[in-house]
This record gives sequence, C-alpha cells and structure tokens, in this order.
Amino acid sequence: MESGRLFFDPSCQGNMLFLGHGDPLFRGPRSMIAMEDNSRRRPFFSSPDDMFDEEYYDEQLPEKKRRLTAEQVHLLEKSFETENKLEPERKTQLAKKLGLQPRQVAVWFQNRRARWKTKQLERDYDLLKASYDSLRSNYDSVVKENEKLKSEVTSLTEKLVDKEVSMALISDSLPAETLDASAIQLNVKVESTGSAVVDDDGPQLVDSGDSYFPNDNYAGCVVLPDGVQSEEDDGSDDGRSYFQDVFAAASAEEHPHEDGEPWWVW
DNA sequence: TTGTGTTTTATTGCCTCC
DNA sequence: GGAGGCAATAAAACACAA
Repeated sequence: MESGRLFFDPSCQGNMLFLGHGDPLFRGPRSMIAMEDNSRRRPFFSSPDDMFDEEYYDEQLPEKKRRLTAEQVHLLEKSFETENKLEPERKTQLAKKLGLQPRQVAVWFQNRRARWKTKQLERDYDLLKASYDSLRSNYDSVVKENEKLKSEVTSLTEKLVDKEVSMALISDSLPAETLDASAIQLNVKVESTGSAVVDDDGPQLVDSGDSYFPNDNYAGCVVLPDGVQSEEDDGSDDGRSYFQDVFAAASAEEHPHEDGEPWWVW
C-alpha cells in the first residue's frame, strides 16, 4: 500500500506526515534513543505548541513510525476503560494532554476497539466451546445409558419369549388348573428380577399387545427388539427425538435469539 | 546476527448517520 | 456532503529462538 503516505523527518527537529481523511500530522522532535527503552523515548510531540512550531517543517528526511510512550499508552488505556468511544471534546483534551495529534488519538482508539473486539470474540468462542463440550458430554452419557437400557430390554424380552414358548408347550399337555398355578409362579419369578414388565394386579402373561414400557417416556428413543412393537409406534411419531428436544432446549437457553433453530445449524 | 512471528501505528476505502 | 466508524491491510517496531 503506502500510497500517498508522506513522511518528513526533521531528524531531531520535527516532522510532518499526512494521514488519511485529510489530516496533516505534524511530528515533534524525535530522539535517537533505542526503542526498547520506552521510558526514555520521546513522544511524537514534545508539547502541543511544538506541533505548530515552524522549525519542524524545515527538515524533510524520511520518517519512521514510532510507538507511543508507556505514559501515553497508560493514559489512553485509562481513558478507554471509562469510555471506548471518543467524543470530539475528549479527543482534543487527550491529544493536548498527551502531546499528540487528535487524529493519532482517534486512530489509537480505533485500533484499541479492534483489539478489544478480537479479544471479546476469543472469549465468546471459549465460552461457547465450554458449553458445547458440556452438552456433548451429557449427550454421550445419555446415549450410553440408552444403549444399556436397550440391551436390558432385549435380554428380558428373550427370557420372556422362552417362557411363553414353555408355557405354550405345557398348556398343550396339562389340565387348566395346573397351568394357572404355573403362570402365577412364573409371574413371581419374573417380578423378582427387578423388571417392571408384569402388572401388580395379577397374572398377565398372555401377550396382550401392550407396550413393555411403563409410560411414554421412552417412546421414540428406545428401539424395540424385533417382534416387539410399541403402542406408540402407530405412525403418529413426528420424527423428533428426545435428544433433539434436549438440544433444542439447550440451544434456546444459550441462544434465545436463535428462533427455533437447532444449535448445529448455526 | 538473522530470520520469523507478533504487536502497534497508520492508511485506505467503504458505510452509516445527521 | 462531511464526520466518524469499521474492516482490511501495510509496514515499522519489537520479541525471540536458532
């Protein structure tokens, strides 16, 4: 780039350069002291009055850009903390106080806002990532639990089918009263495994077509074993899973402005 | 000392607001 | 239309490892 940038170095006397927006920037005396020693560096202007001292326009050696002194930066930072926008009056006051051009103060604030914004974005990213990680961890544990419950259902179903087959065989060869007694016995045994597959009311071993699940909580998120059909599986399912709801809820919580959109679409 | 990556200062061009 | 803000960018200044 560097089109139209003019540096006039006074080589210790003063300098002038033209900045954007038509602002001529006059630079004050510069020292030859090494840059690493900030405290000993001289500012662009030794005083506001120097800026308009004619002798600064005399020399025209190429100027290099110099950093603000620690004190200047400190004051600018303090001012930025109180208000990150710069109204004209404050700009003029600050410039006078610091021995800088108002344009320099404005540029400093502009760059400072840009740095602040970058940092803010980083912070937001970290927060979002932490939130995502936590949600992901929750999701993983729920999936694990779901898998565990599914295998439990499969195992219990297999046991149940075995018993039903046995009962069918027995019922062909035994009198009715013996069969009733066996059914009651079987009922008690299954109940003792901790499963809730049998109603408290009494023997209900005959396949009634009812769901194995005590309530609707699992509908839609548990895949039933082959041959076992949920009562809810009647085509009325709207296709939304439990996890979608969870994520939708989490999404709404974190991003109330995101109108119903799931988090993974952002 | 030098090469390289980062930070700071400054410019340019575009946009918005009054 | 001018002033001011912002994004993108250049380039000097600086830090630091090899």
